[in-house]
Amino acid sequence: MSTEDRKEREKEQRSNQIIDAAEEVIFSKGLARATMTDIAAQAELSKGTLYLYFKNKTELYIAIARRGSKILNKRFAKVFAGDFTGLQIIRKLGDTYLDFVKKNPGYYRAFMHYESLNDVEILRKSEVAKSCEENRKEALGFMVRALQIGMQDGSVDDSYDPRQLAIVIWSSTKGITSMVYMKEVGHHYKVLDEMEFETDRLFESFIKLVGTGIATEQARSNFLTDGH
Amino acid sequence: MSTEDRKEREKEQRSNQIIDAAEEVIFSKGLARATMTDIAAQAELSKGTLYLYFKNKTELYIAIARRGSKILNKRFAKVFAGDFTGLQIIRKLGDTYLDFVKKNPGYYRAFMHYESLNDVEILRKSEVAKSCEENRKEALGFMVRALQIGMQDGSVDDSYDPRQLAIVIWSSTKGITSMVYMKEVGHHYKVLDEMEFETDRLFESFIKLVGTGIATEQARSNFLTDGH
DNA sequence: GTCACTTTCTGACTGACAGTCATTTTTAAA
DNA sequence: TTTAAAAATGACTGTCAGTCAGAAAGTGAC
Repeated sequence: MSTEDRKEREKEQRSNQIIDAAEEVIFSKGLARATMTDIAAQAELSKGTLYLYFKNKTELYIAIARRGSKILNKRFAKVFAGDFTGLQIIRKLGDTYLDFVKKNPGYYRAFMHYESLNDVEILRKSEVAKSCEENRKEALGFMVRALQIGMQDGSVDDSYDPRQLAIVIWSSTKGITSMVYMKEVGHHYKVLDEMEFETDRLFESFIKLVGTGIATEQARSNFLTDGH
Repeated sequence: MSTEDRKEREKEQRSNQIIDAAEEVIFSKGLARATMTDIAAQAELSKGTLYLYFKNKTELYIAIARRGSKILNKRFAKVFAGDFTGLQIIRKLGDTYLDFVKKNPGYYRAFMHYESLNDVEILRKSEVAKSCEENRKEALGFMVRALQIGMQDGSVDDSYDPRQLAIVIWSSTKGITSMVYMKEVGHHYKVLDEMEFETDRLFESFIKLVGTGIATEQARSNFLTDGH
């Protein structure tokens, strides 16, 4: 049925049109100040229509997060195209993430908000949340893959469990990135004002730290047995 | 004036009574579902009174975060009492933080919310936010101090800038901790369900990673110049 | 072209809640 | 007891997310 196909496509378009409008409004005013009526006006639709495509405001915001994570994952995927060692890939994944956050603070804020949601039941029912979750899984998968490559080519210490290490690196990268984000957007975290550092150098230190930590020659890592 | 002193004390008490009630309600229902009327009822006061002590709901929640950070800082301070190397102190600071988050998820959620606030102007005016900020600064100060001790006693590589390294370690610790938090509270981050890891072991890996990264013998850290 | 039926869209309406403020109650000192 | 200041109250207001009965547009058969 060609008509049905077209309708399907049109639905998709409407949905995207609404997400476009929501980004426009939410990225500029912030989630709290952005009203559904604002978004409807921006999308040149009525408020009721928004609710035909998204169950509620939160789900619409999750749709934005999903879009962001899709874009990010595409960039991650590109990193694997080049001819690099695992360790180099890990570095490039970090660079990519950091660059994404700096250039797309709106998406980053959507990520943070998504992660802070805790009404698990509501999220379980949401299709949008489900596919957003898929993207997050994929992102972590990239990290695991990079580590496995690194362990094979000898650039990464293989005494770690790659999946566990992936989570460690991924989450600490997120910690750093969140700090960089705060510094970049002029967040209220005062410590950052006083410490006059460049965010790039901060990230550089982090990379050095992680790199030293996971690089081969595990002899290095025996200090812990004394220390604890 | 003895009367004035007493009044001062009573004000302080009321304020604490309200924060107690707010914790009770918000920790059990979550911020969004907790209404100011709920909190007032729990505090056995009227809604209006809440607004005599806190400008708005957000400021009340920040007061909770402040209380949490005060408790946490006290624990951090205790770590320095023992006779440990800098590297050991860093480890213990991490342990302390992790333990705090596990046992006080409500405070941790308040921290996260506080950090996600972005209306800088409103925060600048808030006394509560200001003192909360002081606590955060103090927390980072502990990390800086631990690193300096480590660099002096030779347990930490002194080729890093201690303040920059403090931010790196502090923020990556926060990243890890946030992951542990999600795992512990049954967050919706599906990847975590599938990866059957124990949060303690995750943290162990992180400590190993950081420890290896910052421990002395900087020869280890030269890999980057090749890798990038 | 028109009819009958379905899908999509609309915006006035509802309920819930944060925050206000005129009024009442309590306290303190004369 | 009086009076003035301080503290507390809760009915009220404005805003906004989310709903729903009905209007409009689209579809396909004849």
